[in-house]
Amino acid sequence: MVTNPGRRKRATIHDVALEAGVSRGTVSRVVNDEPYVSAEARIAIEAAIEKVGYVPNTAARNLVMQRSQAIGFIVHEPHSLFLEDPNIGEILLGANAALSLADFQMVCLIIDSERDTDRVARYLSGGFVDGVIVVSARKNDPITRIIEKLGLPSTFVGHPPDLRQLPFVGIDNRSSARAITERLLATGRTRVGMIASALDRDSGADRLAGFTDALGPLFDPALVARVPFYAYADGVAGMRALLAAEPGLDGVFAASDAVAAGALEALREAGRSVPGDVGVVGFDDSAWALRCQPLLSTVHQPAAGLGERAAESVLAQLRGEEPELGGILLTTPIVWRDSA
Amino acid sequence: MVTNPGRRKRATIHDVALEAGVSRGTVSRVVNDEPYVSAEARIAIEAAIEKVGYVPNTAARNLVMQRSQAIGFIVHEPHSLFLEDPNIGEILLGANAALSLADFQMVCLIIDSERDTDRVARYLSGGFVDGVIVVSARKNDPITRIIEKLGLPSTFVGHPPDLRQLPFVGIDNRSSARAITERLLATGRTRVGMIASALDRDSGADRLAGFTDALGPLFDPALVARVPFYAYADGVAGMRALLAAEPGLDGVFAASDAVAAGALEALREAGRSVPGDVGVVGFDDSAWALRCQPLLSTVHQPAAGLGERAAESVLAQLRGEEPELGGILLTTPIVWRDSA
DNA sequence: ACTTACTCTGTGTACGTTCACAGATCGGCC
DNA sequence: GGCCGATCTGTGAACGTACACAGAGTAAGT
Repeated sequence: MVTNPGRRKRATIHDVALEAGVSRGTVSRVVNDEPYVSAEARIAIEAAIEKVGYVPNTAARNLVMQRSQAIGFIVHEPHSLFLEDPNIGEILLGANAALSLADFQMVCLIIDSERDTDRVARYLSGGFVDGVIVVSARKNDPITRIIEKLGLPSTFVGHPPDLRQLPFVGIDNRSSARAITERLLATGRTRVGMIASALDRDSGADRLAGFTDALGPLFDPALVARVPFYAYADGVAGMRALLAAEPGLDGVFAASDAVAAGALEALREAGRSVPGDVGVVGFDDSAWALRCQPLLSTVHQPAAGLGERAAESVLAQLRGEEPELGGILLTTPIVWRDSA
Repeated sequence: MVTNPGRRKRATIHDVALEAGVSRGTVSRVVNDEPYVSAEARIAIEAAIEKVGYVPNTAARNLVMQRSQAIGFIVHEPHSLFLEDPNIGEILLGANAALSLADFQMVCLIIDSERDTDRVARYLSGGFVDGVIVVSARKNDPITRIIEKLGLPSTFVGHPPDLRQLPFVGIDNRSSARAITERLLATGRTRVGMIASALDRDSGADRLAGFTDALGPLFDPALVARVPFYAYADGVAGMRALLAAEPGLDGVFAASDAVAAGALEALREAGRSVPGDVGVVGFDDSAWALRCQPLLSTVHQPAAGLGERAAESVLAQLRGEEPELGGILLTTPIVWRDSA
């Protein structure tokens, strides 16, 4: 073998058959746990497998079976995701756990450039995976088009791209935001504001809508600070703006934990105590929440659960089941700590 | 096809040949960009490929070529890694970039349980990948054994497991620690201590050794606080211990950025100003470094570079080149900010 | 005219597996 | 004894590709 000088040739099913003194068919039956094999043949074959160190060749098996027993996990724009969003790791683990249980192999594909897009497209078309889980697809994503064209079973984590009818798993940002705001109001706060991030994304807009729902007639647009991103710096800026608009503020809902952390910094700077003067709540239950002083009350994102459900959804499609039309929304428990 | 009801049958090289009115061989030559194809045949075949929507079947190609054009990226203990270590994402991206350039597909394999180990082992044995990059292998890792047994080209990121002679890519913790300590001393500090973490790991022990190197005759064992982990809480505890041992301390080298962040908290608590009273430096240049107040001076871990070099090392082995015996050590620039 | 080289094309075989089918053996039952 | 079903085994396809080889055609050099 010229291409791989150091690799010794692998044992095939034929070698096992020869060693055990039976035919390929019988060996295949033993390997795949099928009935109609005599006890003595089974024992001889198992011994032969052990002796020659036989491992089935997956390429050959895939070729004839027309499946790969693997599911792709596609991550787009990893720079921002890996650095900002600790959830991606959890989603990945959740998906891996569910696939593992079904004896499927997860294959994690990173798209980081134009070049990657083409290669991943080829990879998907090449029959390497039986289905895909897509995290953070963009609008007009060529990968999305290819998945549709191939008819590849797929489930998206987060909101579905464009307006296509593709199965997805997500959380209900709106009712979660409403719930934590109501919980904050229940502590007796009367002037509650929000630092609203990323209003150009579904998640950001929905969190603001939930906040509005919770306040009802009490809602005051002057108590909403609009900031571009979910980041720490946005929290600092947003909080300063809110304090300037309403010094008597006694509660704040921050659109993310990082934003909440920034808000805490601005409050400290302004000499307000938390939760004494102002109650603060966040969203995500990320690492930030435990890094804050005081510990943050927040909405828990069931990241592992999202991955798990996405995996199950793909597997269900593989079994021929129809995916839920409206997508799957997971519940988001409130984690009440010290900041409110 | 019973297993995949919705999938329409894929076009094969045969369909293309029929459509273009040539033979399989000629189509194969066009697909693989080989010479000795007439212009008209090439045009007809390209049109036919477009028309029938042909994509090469990777399983079939792998079977006959005895390779997969894919490299595995194995991550062990992802829980701790994804949560504690932001570097893993960078390493992944660096490796992906290098593999992408060589037109290899990266396949990311997560090992999260016993079950995963077995499945990944089967996956590797199944010829799905031509080589592997291993991040954070443990001692006596069954995966390591399997890699050795298969003779699979591999490169480890970080220190090599056990005492085996396997290629690896890492950083020189010792000289990096020495360099940043010397830089701290150069600011005129005279009583410099260290919070030393994870002395049971190579990285932790080496960082302490580098610190000792830098101080030379000035080294005072009383100014080393030993803490178990690289975490924030360890930094708080370590700093308190150091201040108790030597109130006149004017510089600290923390074994990681998280530890440094904890140290800053303890210093604030004790009423010391940074960098006025005490200069603080960390290690890693992780997200912590920019989250600290003041911004942390630290050692930059070239995480993307580690991934890149690991990928290149595996590709070199695939070309039949001998791997460097002592492993590859990358340089670690010092990032000087405000904390010292 | 005859070799020689080069260009282009089609065919057969191999890769390692699964599956359908055809036999073979055996026991029980009418 | 003949028939049937159950159990067990071997054989020949097929999956879709790459590669070696043979052969045809063309052009140039001797």
